[in-house]
Amino acid sequence: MNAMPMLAAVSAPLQSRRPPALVAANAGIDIERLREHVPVLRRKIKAGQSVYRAGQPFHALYLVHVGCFKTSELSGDGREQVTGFRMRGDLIGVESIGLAAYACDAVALEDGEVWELPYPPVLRALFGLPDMHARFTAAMAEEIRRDRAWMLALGTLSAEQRVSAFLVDIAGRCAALGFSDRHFILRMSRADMANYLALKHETVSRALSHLQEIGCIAVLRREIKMLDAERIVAMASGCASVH
Amino acid sequence: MNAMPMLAAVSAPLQSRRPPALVAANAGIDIERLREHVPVLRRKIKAGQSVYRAGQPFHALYLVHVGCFKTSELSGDGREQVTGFRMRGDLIGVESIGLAAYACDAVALEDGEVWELPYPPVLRALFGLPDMHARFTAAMAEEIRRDRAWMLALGTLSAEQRVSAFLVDIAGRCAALGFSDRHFILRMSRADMANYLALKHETVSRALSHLQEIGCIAVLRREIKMLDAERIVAMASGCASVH
DNA sequence: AACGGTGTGTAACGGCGTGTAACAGGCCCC
DNA sequence: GGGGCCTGTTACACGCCGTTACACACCGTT
Repeated sequence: MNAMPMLAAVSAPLQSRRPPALVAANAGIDIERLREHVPVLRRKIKAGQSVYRAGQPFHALYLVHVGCFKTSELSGDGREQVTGFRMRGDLIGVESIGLAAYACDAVALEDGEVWELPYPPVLRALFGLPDMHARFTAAMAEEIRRDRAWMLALGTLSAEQRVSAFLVDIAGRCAALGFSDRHFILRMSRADMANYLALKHETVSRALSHLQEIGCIAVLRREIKMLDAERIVAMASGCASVH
Repeated sequence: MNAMPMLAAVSAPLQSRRPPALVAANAGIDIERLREHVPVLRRKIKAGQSVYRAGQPFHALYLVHVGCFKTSELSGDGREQVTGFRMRGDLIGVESIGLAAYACDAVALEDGEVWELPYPPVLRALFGLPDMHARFTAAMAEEIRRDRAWMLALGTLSAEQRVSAFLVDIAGRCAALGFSDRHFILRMSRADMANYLALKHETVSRALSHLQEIGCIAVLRREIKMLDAERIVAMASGCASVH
C-alpha cells in the first residue's frame, strides 16, 4: 500500500537544471533590468511567516525569488480562501494596488526569499522604462485570466477533476521554471490544497488515493509522480472517462 | 403562494433617480475626459448578441453605458463559467490585454449600449493623461479583488448563502448607480445566476423560495424586493442563523 | 384560441462530497 | 525513548445539492 519504490528517484533534489533568469512569470517584466533603476530589498521569510497581512499599510509589491507562498483572502467572520500559490518569478501584492492597506495575506509555505519592490518608486521607475508599463498591465491582465481559469475549473469540475487540474497546473509551472513536470513536491498541505480547490482535505486525500489507484500518479505524502500525464490532463479537462 | 401584492410598487420603473455621470465603477477613470482626446464609438447591442467572443481579434475595451452584460469563460470541451455581470460604468475586455484575441465572451442580457475604446490609441491616450495610468492600474487591481471576493464566497459559502451574497452584491451596485437597493430587477436568468454561483438553476430557485418563505425577500420572477436586508447581509457573511 | 419555445417553480430520488471519527506516521521537545 | 502535536489516510453515515421529471406562466407566432 506504499508507493515508496516508485518514488525512489524522486527523493533526489529537484534542482537538476539551473533555474532560469528571474523574470516575472506572468509577463515579461525583467527584474534584473529594473534593479538597475530602483533599490530592491531582498527579504528572507521563514516557513509560516507572512510577507504581508490584510490590513497592513500597502507599501510594496513582492517578487518571489525562492520558496512557495500562498495568498489567502479573509472575511470578517473568520472564513479563509486560499486564492493562489506563488512560486519563483510570481509577483504578489498587485491585488492591493490603489488601496491604503493590503487586501489579503501572503504566507510562506517554506523558508524562502522575496524581493521587495517599494511601490511608489518602483511603479514610477517602471513607468519610465520603455514598454514596462504595458508589460506590467499585461501581467495584471494575466493575473485576472488566472483567476478566471480557476473560476471555470471550480465552477464546472468535480472534486477529482479539480485535483487533477491542480496537479496539471503545478506541473506546468514547474516545467516553466525548468524543473521536471513529471515528478515534483507539493509545497502546501492537503488543507491548503483543499481550501484552494473549495474541497475538504479528506476529499483531496481520497482523490489523490484514487488517482493513484487507477495508475495515473504515484503519491508519497507531498511527493507526486505523474505516471499517466495524458489521462490526468484529460480528466482535468472535463473528459471524465474515469474507471 | 404568489408575491404579487407585495411587489405592486416594484412594477414602476426603477429609474426614479437620474443616473450619475458615467465613470468607470472600478476606479476613477473619467471617460468624459477621455473622450476629449480619443474617438469613442457608441455601439448598440441587442439582447443575446455578443460584444465580443473568445478568439476574435482583440482590438478594443468596452465601457458599459446602458444595459447589463455577462462575461463568461469557455473551455475547449464546452464547459462555460459566467465570471461576472457588468453594468453601467463597468469596463470589459481588460482581461484580454496583452493577448492577440479575446479570452472570453461578453454577451448582452438585454438591449444595451457600450462605448468602444480602441485599444492602442486609447491606452496611449490614457497613459498620456496625468494620473490616468495609475487609475487604470487601480481599476485592474479592483477587478482582481472582485474575482478574489467571488472566490471567497464560492469557496466558503453554502448555496443559500451564495444566493444571499449575490443579492447583496447586486443591491450594492444598484445603489452605487443611484437606483434603489431595496427593490430591483435581476437582468439575468436563473441559469446565468446559477452558473455564476456554481449552482444549478433549481437550487437557485429553491434558495430564493426559501428566502421568501422566511420573510427576507419578496420574489416575483426577476423582481426582487429586499424585506430584511440586514438578515440577508448576515446570511451572506456566513453567520447562518437561518430559519 | 391554439401552439410551441423559453424561462421558472416544485417535488422525489439518489449520489457526491462532507462531517466525524479513528488510526498511522513524522517531527519536535521534553 | 516517550509523549504531544500535526499531517495525512481511510471508513462510514448523513445531508446538501444535483438529477430528473413534470407543471405552469409568459411570449410571440400561426
